[in-house]
Amino acid sequence: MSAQLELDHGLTINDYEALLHLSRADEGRMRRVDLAGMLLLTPSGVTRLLDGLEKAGLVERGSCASDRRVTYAILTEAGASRLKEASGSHIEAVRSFFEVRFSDDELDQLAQLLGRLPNSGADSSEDCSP
Amino acid sequence: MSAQLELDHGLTINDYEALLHLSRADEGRMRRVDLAGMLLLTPSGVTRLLDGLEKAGLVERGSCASDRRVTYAILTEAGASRLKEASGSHIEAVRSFFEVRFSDDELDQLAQLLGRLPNSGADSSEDCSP
DNA sequence: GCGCTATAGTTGACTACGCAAGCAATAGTA
DNA sequence: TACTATTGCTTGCGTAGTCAACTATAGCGC
Repeated sequence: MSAQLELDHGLTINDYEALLHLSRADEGRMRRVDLAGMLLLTPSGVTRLLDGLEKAGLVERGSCASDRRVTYAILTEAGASRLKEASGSHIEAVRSFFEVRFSDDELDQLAQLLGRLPNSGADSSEDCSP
Repeated sequence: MSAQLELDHGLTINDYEALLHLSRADEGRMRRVDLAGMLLLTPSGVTRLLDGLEKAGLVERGSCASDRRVTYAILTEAGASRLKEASGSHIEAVRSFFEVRFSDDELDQLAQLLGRLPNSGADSSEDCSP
């Protein structure tokens, strides 16, 4: 499934998730640390992941006026449209994977149970301005 | 949890699983291909995994009389006792991880649902002799 | 027997991470 | 103000794994 994503759109599953989180974030940008938290990666993992996405032009870096330590990862136009392309088929793949195996009720049960595992929810992430 | 396993016993989660599968196998030995299937690794992954376990003396290699292509991975005495050491605390860790979060009924549900995912069951693996 | 294909396993090159160490910038404290 | 601790990020190095290419053996059809 993630292999399919990569073949069809040249995105690893983490590339995809990174773009997705950025697209949902305020103004399409996130601090690298926060992104690391969402992706369950270490900061160095994020640095390397974004290296690739920057080279591909899907993401660019921006700085934060009020804290010069932070660099933002910002979704570019190209990144947004690449995500859009990929999400159609990916979401469909995920959906059918589950639909084949589970009924709606069972999906609810699963979601409810698995939701109790650690790291299954989103933390609130602070904005840059104080 | 797997970090704990590694800290306490010097075994990665895959080391542990490999020893476990061997301990359950007939005469404590398995063909490398079959082990690859159980661990969801490629054959080369298994080669590298067993390299480490062999160096540590937990596993040794044996050959198959009826098919000279196959090399067995065989659990050594040291491997069996290392597994025994590790399994006590590891099983306890896993148990408590789930007990904290789920009731018995919920665990049954989870097992039933997740059991439908691919690769969640054991294939039958052929023995060497025809 | 002879070729052909499939299977078991290993190896080299590569990737994706983590960890530890380090640099800047910030925040807390005296 | 100066000193220390903390935070955000990057970099060098090590590790676990994949893939593609390879060798060796097995088994088939003829």
